[in-house]
Amino acid sequence: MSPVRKPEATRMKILESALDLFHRGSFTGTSINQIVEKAGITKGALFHYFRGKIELGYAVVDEVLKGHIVEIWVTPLATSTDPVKDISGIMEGLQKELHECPEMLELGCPLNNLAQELSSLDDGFRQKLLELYRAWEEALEKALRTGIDAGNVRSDVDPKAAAVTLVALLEGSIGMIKVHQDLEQMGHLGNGIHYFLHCLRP
Amino acid sequence: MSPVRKPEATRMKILESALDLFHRGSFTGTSINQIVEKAGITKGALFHYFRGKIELGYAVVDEVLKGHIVEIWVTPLATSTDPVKDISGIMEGLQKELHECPEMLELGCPLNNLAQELSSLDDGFRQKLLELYRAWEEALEKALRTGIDAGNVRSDVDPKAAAVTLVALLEGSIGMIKVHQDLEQMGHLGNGIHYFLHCLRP
DNA sequence: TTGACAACATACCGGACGGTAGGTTTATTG
DNA sequence: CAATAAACCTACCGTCCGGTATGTTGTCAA
Repeated sequence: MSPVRKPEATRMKILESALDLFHRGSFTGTSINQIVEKAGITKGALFHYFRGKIELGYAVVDEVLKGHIVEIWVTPLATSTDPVKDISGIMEGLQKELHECPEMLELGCPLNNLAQELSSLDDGFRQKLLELYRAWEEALEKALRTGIDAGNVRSDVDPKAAAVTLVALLEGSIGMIKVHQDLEQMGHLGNGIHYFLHCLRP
Repeated sequence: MSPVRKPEATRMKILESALDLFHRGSFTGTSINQIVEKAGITKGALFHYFRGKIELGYAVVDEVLKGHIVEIWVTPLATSTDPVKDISGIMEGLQKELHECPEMLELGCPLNNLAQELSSLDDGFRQKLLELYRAWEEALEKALRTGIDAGNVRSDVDPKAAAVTLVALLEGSIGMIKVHQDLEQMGHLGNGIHYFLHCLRP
C-alpha cells in the first residue's frame, strides 16, 4: 500500500501550478489562493513548504524554469559543432510544439515574462533570472565557438555578442508574437531569425 | 488672474503620473492611490476623469504613449531616404538620453512592459498596444521601402519582415539590458543591432 | 504501542485594493 | 446675481490579498 502523503510530489505540484499560473498571468497578478486551488491543496500546505510568495517564486525559477532552459538549450547545444543547424533544429522543435498547443502563442516565454516583470521589482529575482539567461547565452556562445573551430561559422563572428544578440532577438520575437497573435507576423519573424543565423555562416 | 482649475492640465497630470508609475512598476502593481498621490490630487478627481483603472490605462496608451512613438520613430522616419543611417541616429539619440539618466536602464521600454504584461490579460489593451507597434513597424517599413528606391538599402530586403524583425530585436535588447544591467552586455547588443542594420546595406 | 515530528487542513487577521456616495468649491451663463 | 454644471475633495464600503495561529492526521522509529 503506497503512502497517502508524498511530500516530494506535493512540493512539485505546488511549483508546477505556480509556474503555470505565473506564465498565464503574472507573478503579482497570481494570488496564493489561486495556486493553492490549482495544486489541489490548502494554504497551510503551501506555507509548510515555502516561507512566502517570493520564496516560492525563487524556487520556481531555481527548480523548474532552470530545468527547462537546460533541457531545451544547454543540453542539446553541449555537443554541437554546427550551431546554426542545431539552433534552427531547436526552433523547429519548439514551433512544432506550438503548433500542437496554439494557446501558447498568447502566453509568451515564461522566463522572459517573469524577467521583465520582476527584475526591476526585486533584485533577488533579477539575479536568479539573470543566472538562467547567462546559462542560455553561454550555451550559445560555446556552441558558436565550437562552430567556428569546426569551420561551420564565420571566423570573424564574436561568439559572445552573437549569443546575447540572438537571445534578445528570440525573446523579442516571442514577445511580438504575444502581442500580434498573427501567423503572418510569425512568418516574418521566423524569416528574420533564420536570416540572422544564415549571416553567421562562412 | 489665471483660473485655479485647469481641467486639461489635471487630466494630463494624471495620465503622465500613471504612465511613469506603470513604467517604474507595472499596471497591476500600481495602485490608484499611488497615482493619485503622485499627481497631487484625490481619488475623486481621478474617477471624475476616468471610469476606472482600465479606462485610465487605455487613455495612457492612446494619449501619451502613442505620442512618444510618433515623436521618436514615426516623424523622424517619415522623410527618410537612408533608413539605416537614420535608425542609427535615432538609437544614438536614445542612448545619449540614457546616458544622462542611467536609471532608465533598469526600467525598460514602457510600451513593451505594458504590452507584455497586459496583452494576455485584456484584449482591449492588446489591440491598443498592437496599434502602436503597427505604427512603429509601418514607419520602419515605409522608410526601408524608400531606402530601397533610393539605392541605400539592398533591393532583395523584404521591408515588412525587416521592420518587424528590427522591432523585435530592439525590444528584446532593451529587455535584456533591463535584466543584465551591464554596460558590457549593452555594448554587445549595440554591436548586434548595428550589424543587423549593416546587413541591409547594398 | 506510543511519542514525536512531518505533513497537511481550517479559520482567521490586518491591511490594501478598486470603487462609490455625497458633499464642497469654482467657473460659466442667462 | 442666482442657477447650474463641472471640477474636485472626504469618508467610506465590500472584497481579496499575503500571511499566521492553531488544530488534525499520517508516518515511523524506538
